[in-house]
Amino acid sequence: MYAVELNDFDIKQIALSGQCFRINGEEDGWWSVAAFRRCLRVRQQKKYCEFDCSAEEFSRIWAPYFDLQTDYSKVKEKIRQTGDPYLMRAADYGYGIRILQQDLWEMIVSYIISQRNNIPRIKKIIERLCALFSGNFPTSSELKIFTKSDFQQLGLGYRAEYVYDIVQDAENGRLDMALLKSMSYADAVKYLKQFKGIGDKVADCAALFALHKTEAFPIDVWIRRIIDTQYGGQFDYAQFGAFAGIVQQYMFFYQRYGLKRESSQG
DNA sequence: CTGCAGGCCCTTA
DNA sequence: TAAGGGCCTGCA
Repeated sequence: MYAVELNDFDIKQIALSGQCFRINGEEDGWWSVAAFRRCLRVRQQKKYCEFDCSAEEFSRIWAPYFDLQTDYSKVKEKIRQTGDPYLMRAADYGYGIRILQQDLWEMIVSYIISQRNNIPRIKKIIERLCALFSGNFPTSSELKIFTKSDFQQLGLGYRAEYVYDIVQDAENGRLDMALLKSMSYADAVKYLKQFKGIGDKVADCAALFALHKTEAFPIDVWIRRIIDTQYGGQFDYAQFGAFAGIVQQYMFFYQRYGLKRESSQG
């Protein structure tokens, strides 16, 4: 067990932030984090955090995963300097969000699955997929025996073909993960968008949540809605430079959970 | 029964 | 370059 006090960190907010699909709350108050063919249990009281692993494993694997080397107070300071009341409320609300550094292959496949889909269903599909591999997210090599109909039976619908194709590409080397990791943000996005089923949003999510290109600012329907309603259709995210992706997360999280909508959703 | 959910592809102008 | 229709599937 490794225990530590952390600033700007909230495991529940991270779990709900929508950037990851395999962090789940347990009934006993712990959170289970599935990543890198491991499962970490996390518990938190205020700043006091407990991680069910050794100090060595924590610093080697989980500290980078949770982006603990980044000082998020600087992002919040930058937001305060803009004087933008919406952003200040958003950052205040999602104070404990971090940009995770997740597995690249898993993010590419997960965000292809996510398109035109809702979060509960995305999670169910990924859960079904991982269940076939002892709870681990399968490698491209493990998926190369899958047919399109195998993917369809997991509930991927028309995305089955996209995932099938990219498995083949990962296996034949056309999708080169090591090369991607060496690229700039602009090059990585351009490279990813060659593949069927990967557009602007999916490429940006892979860049932000796996390659840690924190200047990326994925625009989905939620962010689009904020830009339209709060900013008259134009939002200058480039002003935040390498903090843009973090700002995006504050906005998304605040929009989804902070603003109670008067309609059906409770 | 419609409508739609964290897009993307393809076709047209 | 922009706009619009279609798409698997599950759920309200």
